[in-house]
Amino acid sequence: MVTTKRKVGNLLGLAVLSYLLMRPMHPYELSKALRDNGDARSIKFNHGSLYMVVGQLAKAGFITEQETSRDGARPERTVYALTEAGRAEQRDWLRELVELPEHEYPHFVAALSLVSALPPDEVVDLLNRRLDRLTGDRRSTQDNYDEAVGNDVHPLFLVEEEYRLAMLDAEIAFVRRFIERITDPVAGWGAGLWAAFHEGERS
Amino acid sequence: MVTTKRKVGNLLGLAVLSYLLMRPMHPYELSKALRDNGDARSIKFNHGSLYMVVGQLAKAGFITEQETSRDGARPERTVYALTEAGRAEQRDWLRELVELPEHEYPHFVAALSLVSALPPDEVVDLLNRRLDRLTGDRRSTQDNYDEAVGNDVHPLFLVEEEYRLAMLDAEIAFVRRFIERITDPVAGWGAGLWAAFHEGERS
DNA sequence: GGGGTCATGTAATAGGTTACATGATTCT
DNA sequence: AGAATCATGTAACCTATTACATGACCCC
Repeated sequence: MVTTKRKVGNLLGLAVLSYLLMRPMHPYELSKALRDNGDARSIKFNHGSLYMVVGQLAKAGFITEQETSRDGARPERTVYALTEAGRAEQRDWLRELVELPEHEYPHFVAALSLVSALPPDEVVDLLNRRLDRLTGDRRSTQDNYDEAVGNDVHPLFLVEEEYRLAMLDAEIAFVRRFIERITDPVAGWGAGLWAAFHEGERS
Repeated sequence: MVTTKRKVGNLLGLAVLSYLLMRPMHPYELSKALRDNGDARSIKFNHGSLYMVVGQLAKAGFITEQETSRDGARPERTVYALTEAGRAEQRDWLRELVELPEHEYPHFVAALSLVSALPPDEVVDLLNRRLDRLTGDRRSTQDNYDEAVGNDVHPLFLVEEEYRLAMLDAEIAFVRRFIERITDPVAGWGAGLWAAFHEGERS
């Protein structure tokens, strides 16, 4: 079970399986549910991709076309239901996701790995602007969270927002510290070789 | 400059532009450089993708085929050089990356948003296993870092590893706290509705 | 001199995103 | 009645990953 490549890899697929656990649905219903429950903030969602993923899941035997109903004159809707294999796949997949950390490639890591290509004083400016954005994001995430709690949503269903907050706090602290280490007047990296290398380059 | 969709989106492209800043190179050389400098840990690297990206950069006018040399009887190598537009693109792109936080979709966030679909006692097990992996990752990242510092690599070139460490620490703390909140004997989420919902389900 | 693996790339396939289409409902 | 938006999906187009190919060099 250790990362035997899954038939369907897109995490939207896991969300679909998880929702179908409750009851059969048609794709548009899934789409709406995902959007309404705010899962689209946690799993990259895209109208087109949803239909693609549903197709993949069906081909893989995790879901089956259950009926093709027609409500009034609306276009036909194909309702899908979970199969036994689908039920097993969702359990196994979700377990794996909780258990195994994945090596990922956040954009900021890429930025950091190349940051010496910019002159240090400019980097400090950019980091300060980032800090503003980060604190803004943090605030709105927190507001969101508070509002949900106010509406009696159980914190278990908000745990991903708490995680996000924790990560934002950590990044904010890191960026502050990075700025200090560049600008420290006695041992700051910003003077010396790094600056010299970018002599007279600041556009 | 606020996210006017870039002609080339893959971050490998930024790495290529950044390396070509030093001198013209052919793709294989780039490939090797990326691998050797450990940038492949920060930017998703893939032999095939590199050639693709180089093609895209060329089509976009950011780099040009400079010469087609032949060294001994080795296959032909096409050497690429940065254009003025390419130089501008790399500066602008890297700046944007440092300044603007991106909304991303880490796997663990997806897992958390769906975790209530597993029974709480099982979640605790899985989280504990995750904790083991995380501390293992942390240790090896730290070892790596220490070794590089021992080889007199300037910390500026390791700042992305420090970021990774900070994020790992934050995640470790979060997971510990999450476990506590599930298992807390007086107000733990693990008893009550969540458990009841998964009555007799533990496989 | 045969088996790896280094060097160098191209081609086939699968995956994902954007754009297009179309009838129904609702708003003004 | 026309405009916007909901509901529902398909198709075209990019992007990215995997597989295939081939000659040199290196080791035993």
